[in-house]
Amino acid sequence: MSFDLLSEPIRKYIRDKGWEQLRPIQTASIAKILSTDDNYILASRTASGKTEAAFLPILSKVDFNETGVRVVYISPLIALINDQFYRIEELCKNLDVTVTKWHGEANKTLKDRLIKQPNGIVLITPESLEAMFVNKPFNVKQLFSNIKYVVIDEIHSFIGTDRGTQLKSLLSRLQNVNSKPFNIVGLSATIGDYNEAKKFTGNELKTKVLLDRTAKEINALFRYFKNKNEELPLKLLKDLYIETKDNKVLIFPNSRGRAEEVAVKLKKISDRVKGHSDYFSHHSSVDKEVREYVEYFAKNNNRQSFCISCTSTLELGIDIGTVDEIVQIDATHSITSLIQRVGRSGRKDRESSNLFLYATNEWSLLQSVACWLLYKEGFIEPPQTNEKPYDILLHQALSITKGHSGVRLTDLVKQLKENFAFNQVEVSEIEAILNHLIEIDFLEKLQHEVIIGVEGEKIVNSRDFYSVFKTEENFKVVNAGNTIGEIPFSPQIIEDENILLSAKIWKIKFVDHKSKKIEVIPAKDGKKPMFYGGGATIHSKIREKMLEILYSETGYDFLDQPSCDETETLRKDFSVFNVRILQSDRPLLTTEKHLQLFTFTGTRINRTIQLLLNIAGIKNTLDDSSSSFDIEVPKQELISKWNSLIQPLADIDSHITILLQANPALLDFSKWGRYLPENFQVKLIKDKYFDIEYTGQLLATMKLIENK
DNA sequence: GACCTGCTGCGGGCTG
Repeated sequence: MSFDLLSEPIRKYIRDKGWEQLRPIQTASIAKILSTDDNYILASRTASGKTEAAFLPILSKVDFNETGVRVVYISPLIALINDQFYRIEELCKNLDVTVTKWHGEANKTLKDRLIKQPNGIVLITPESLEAMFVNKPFNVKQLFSNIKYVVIDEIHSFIGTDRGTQLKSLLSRLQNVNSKPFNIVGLSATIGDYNEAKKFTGNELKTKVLLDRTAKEINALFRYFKNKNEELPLKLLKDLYIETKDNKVLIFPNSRGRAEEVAVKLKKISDRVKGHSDYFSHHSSVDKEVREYVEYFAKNNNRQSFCISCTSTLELGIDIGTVDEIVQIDATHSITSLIQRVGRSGRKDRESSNLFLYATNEWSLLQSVACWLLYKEGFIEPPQTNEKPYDILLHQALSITKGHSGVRLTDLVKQLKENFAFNQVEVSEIEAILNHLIEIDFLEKLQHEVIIGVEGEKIVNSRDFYSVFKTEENFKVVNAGNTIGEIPFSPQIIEDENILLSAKIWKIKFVDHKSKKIEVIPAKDGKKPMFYGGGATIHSKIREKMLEILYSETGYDFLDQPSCDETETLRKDFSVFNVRILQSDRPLLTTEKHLQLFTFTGTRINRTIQLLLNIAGIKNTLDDSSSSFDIEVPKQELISKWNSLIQPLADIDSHITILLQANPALLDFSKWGRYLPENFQVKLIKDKYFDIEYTGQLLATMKLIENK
């Protein structure tokens, strides 16, 4: 039995806790981690004891009397480190093991103490690890040359992202520092591609997946309130108020502005009918201290009802206590996100989760139903993969050069080539990127060595160097010396305008452009703040499911009457197309002055189709929410050009080059891509912004079905 | 029709 395999202090911990039995994922991981030297991915639903599943066996197995940090825990969030610190410290209470938090807001004295006496467990962020490699490479050696295990929490948040590539590179560099190779354990509730998760260990063959598919019972209820205005309909808000007033609730309205609108308006209704006043908003623009208060309030409040209107800030791992209900307003952009959000409620055993899904337009309703059905089928969208992350390679080249205070060019090429984050990138490509860095003075060549160049110094010595993601510039919002939050500057930010922030209404009194400050006073009425952002990227499988729903006759018991009626209306609208083969048949609506093509495919493919339509001179407008194009040429022209539409795919690089020269903002998704040679920028855009291969496959078989 | 994430080192001034 797994329990007997654990060391005595850990068995005592479990006995003291009074646990009747171990969770399935814990039983499995204890048996495997203690008996093998493999890497593991532990996949099991939210609140199923994954942290313990990793640490119970690791704490039993690792000898903490040896010098050096023995276990490194990596988290995507500071807040999660602070949360896990208490849990891990408690797990260690019968052992003599130091647990140290290491991130930008962690206590420096405790960090210095660890450097003097490296031991125990360190909880760290990827950016703090990066900073140590850049500024204090001797500390990396001092601390991290005797690691036995690395635990990566919420590993799905790294998969398929630039930050994930950076983390892989840092892990690869960490292995080089170690005297013996360490093992890796990754944790997540929502993994769409296990092979991509395995790549984080650098050794896919020696990585096993332990999976507990047990799902929690979820009661889903769909509500439909059609809306054409910018603000949410009052009927929806009233319905939402009644459903949530006597519960502990999280509401996810998909944007920061709308989160504020919901919090303020529900609070107003509650004030009017003398209900509770604990309505909050929680997102990146709300001041950190205010957010922490909201989290604390939710966690330490067992009886009172409350309502938090939030964005993805409350989507990941942070335990905010018991929540009875989750409300999603309009469709999530991914199934992963839906699962994570649902996982926030009913975190105790035997409690089922309640989920309300409100929709305000027909396409959002259809997308929401599609996500729900795919979730029920056990489908999670696979991450977007990028085999050639040239931009992150460029960043890591600068990081390595700075960390070594100069390095032989041949060694730098070798280190990058052997780094498992970049193993698909050719040596000739690495050399071309490095030569370009020398040309633009980011690197300087001294005989056989390279050091950081004049232009590179500015970049490498900046506080912004350690992360691979971009951030917007914000104005601080202050009322009588208290910081309410930070919002990006927009035309709305002028004196005497009213804005919503932190679930309250404010009047702008003074805007200080120099110190980027907005002075506000309380007000009675206002508008939601404006935020800029790119569009969502929807996976093609969700769109395909939407098409399938339209051509199915199945009724769904989770829909309310208006949702049911709207679904039937959509089905009736699409019954004029004789769509038979769902993979390839696509509706083409032709009326006298209008031509509309429904592609029912993912965002990146729609972008690629739009590029091809533009190349062919077919004027069009893309609406990604309905996955459709308004075509502004006569039908005959579209039909005659249709078969040759995919021809430019053979020579797509030159077309993207022209597009990039006309519109440099195309590369805005990449923080470091702007320093790449142009042909590498084009390759990056081709891989990440468009989807050339899938578009080719789809268009080769796509059949346009006109209405009867 | 988007959301989120993190951050060094040094020196000056203040507190206990």
